[in-house]
Amino acid sequence: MARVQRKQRVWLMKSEPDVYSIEDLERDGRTAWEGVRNYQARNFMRDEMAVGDLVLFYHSSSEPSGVAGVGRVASEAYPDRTQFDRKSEYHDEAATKDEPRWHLVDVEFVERLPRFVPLADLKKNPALTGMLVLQKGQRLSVQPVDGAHARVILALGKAKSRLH
DNA sequence: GCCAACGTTGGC
DNA sequence: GCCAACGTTGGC
Repeated sequence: MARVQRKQRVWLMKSEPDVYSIEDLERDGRTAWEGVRNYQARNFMRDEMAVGDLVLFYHSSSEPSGVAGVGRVASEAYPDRTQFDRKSEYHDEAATKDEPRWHLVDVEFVERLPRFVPLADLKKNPALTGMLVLQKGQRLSVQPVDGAHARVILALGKAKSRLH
């Protein structure tokens, strides 16, 4: 069966480094992106991500916040197991195995940025005007990033990874 | 710790 | 279907 050719997309995924940081991903190599409980963020993972898409790993609620590294989408979407786990803070009693409500993808480690790119630097860069993450009140934890914006950020962080 | 912005819930 | 109340996110 022929595969549909598909351009690599780029996503920004937020995580509080106290909870799960780029260092944790480096150690683990790969992780299930558990705990997303926002429909729009879920829809991006479930409906739009493809294996091989690039991920900008963003540290939120930290000092400073900003892009810390790069990952890659490593699986198709599948149900988030924590929704079924009564002991989990992410438990959702409305979710059933037959009708799971929350889906996730695996993300694998690519690299830590040699230079962390703080939010303040994103804000003051004219080439990044219009980025979702810079918009006031915007708090989606999974969001698409323009390829052009991603290239600028990777350059700011002096990443080895490249978009192709 | 504050609070603006936003998403969700539930009464009506 | 409206919308007030509430909970959460996340920068500052």
